[in-house]
Amino acid sequence: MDYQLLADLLFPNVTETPDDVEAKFPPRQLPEGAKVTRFAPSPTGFVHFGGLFPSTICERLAHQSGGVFMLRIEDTDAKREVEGAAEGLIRTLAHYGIHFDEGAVIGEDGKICDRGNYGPYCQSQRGPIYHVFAKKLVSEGRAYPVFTTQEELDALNAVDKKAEIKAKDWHEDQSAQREAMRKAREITLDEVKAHLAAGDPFVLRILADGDPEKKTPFTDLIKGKLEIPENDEDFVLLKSDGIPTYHFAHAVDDHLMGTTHVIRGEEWLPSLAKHIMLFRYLGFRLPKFMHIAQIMRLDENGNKKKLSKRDMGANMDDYSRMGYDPACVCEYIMTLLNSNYEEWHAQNADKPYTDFPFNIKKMSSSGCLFDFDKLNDVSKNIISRMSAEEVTEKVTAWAMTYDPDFGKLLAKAPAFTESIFAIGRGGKKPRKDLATWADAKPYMGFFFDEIFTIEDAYDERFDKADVKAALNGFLATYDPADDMTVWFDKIKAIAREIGYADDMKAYKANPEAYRGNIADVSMFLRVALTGKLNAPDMYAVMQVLGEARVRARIEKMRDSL
RNA sequence: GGCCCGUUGGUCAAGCGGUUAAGACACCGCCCUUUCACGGCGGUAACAGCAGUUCGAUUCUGCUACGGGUCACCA
Repeated sequence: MDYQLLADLLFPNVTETPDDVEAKFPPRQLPEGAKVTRFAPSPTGFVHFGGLFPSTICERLAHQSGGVFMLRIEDTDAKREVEGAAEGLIRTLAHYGIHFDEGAVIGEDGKICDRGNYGPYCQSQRGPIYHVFAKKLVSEGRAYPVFTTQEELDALNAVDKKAEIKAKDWHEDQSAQREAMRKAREITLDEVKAHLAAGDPFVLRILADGDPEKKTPFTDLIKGKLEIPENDEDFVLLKSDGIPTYHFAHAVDDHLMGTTHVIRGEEWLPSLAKHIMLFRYLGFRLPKFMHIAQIMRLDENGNKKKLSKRDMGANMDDYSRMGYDPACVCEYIMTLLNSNYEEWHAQNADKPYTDFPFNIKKMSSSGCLFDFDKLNDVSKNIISRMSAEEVTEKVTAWAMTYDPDFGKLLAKAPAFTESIFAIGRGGKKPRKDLATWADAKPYMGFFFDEIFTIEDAYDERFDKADVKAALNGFLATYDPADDMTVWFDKIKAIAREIGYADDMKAYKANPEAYRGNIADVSMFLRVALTGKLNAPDMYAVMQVLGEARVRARIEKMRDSL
């Protein structure tokens, strides 16, 4: 077989040589130790947690080492592509602080375009480049065309299915598909010419020379030492539309773009043998690999499953809707990424997570379960350290899109809103009421007359006359100018007047001697003012509410009894 | 089923041949407290199993079990 002739037959329009292409992608001039990484999603939908996770690692590793972080769009499967997905991906990633040095970006016109010297960064636009290397492989006898159509393939599949040959038997060499594949290798030049003359489409398959009985030692930066069985599968390099498969595009692109570290999910481990073979055939130096463990979820049987789209907590856009601040999500990701992050953060509370010395060695090799409890805890801590001004701004912004009526209420009175969020904020032991912006409304919505309602009722064991007397007593002595001590002394006095204990210790020592206690009196006021049994510090609440609202709410409650 | 990866409390995890096997979240109790939230103190709870190497295995090796992944002209 004259491979050069075959190559010319298959790729008549390819005139460039691999060297010509290489010349356009010169080695990068970067400082020692700089890492070049890339996030390479296929534009088939939204960003999900399982995608944000590795992209954070790529970003950290590149930027921490003074390297380059790229975005490559793997749009090689037109069938699965979703309109506008790439743009959405970029926006969502940016929302989570993932910014790229080069790659696909959103241009002024809102469309995807390139930034950087190693593009194009959308694989669909790199066709000619792949073909140069495909031609090279053919000319060296390491790849061959297969003219079997999809229909014929489906038919073979049906034959196997009928013969009950399952995937497990596939390697037993009994299947019709396997048989056909073996024959396809023996195609002659004349047959190729005939097919080409007839305009038949073909796929390009690699001619695998591996022996799966032989293992190649391989070191993965996360998994450690591995044994990879050699690849013996003639996998597809170019699909019949001339577009490369992931495997081929990965090898060509990561080599040309100068990727030093390939970071991807561990579901790629089984095809690593193919990639090693491709890099060898192509004469490319193998980059370093990090196969990271998948984020898991619990299925209905209590088993761990890979967190995939559709799962609760998968779609990053859902986090926005739920009101999670991106900073909190990033922080949570850091705690999952590096187990020593929390310790570092405790000592460097005011520093951004980008200051943390991220370390590959501290990464777990097994998949972890997504934990909302932990996310919420991380969120509460972060939000508790924000200023009232920042919280006001963020809650308002969130509500404007997800709860517009409430948002408008907040936007109408920003100073009032800020004074609400200032309650219990600042200081050494700040309140931790909010894990999400959506938590704000149930927490402090009662401040607004427009949505204030009485949610909790008084316990029936209390005499309505007592409640009424307490409320009236308060109204009679209330002075918003009182400091907290004077204010509380007045409430104590009211308690005494209606026969309630004004001192909890005395009450606990002898509960039968009283009809109630100071806590009960406080509760009478609290329900009248906030509509709830639980609320932030009542003195602060009254200060923020202002005298008019305080009196109006208490009077209204009194009159309703 | 073949191949590959993994397995320390409910969850995330320290540990890298000798430890009372950290810490965080969750849960429970107590304290603080006019409620809640915060904070403080304390508690329940783990090395998947079996062999082997070793004076000694959570740590090294092998097997088993369990879990995960993968086996496309998808990535």
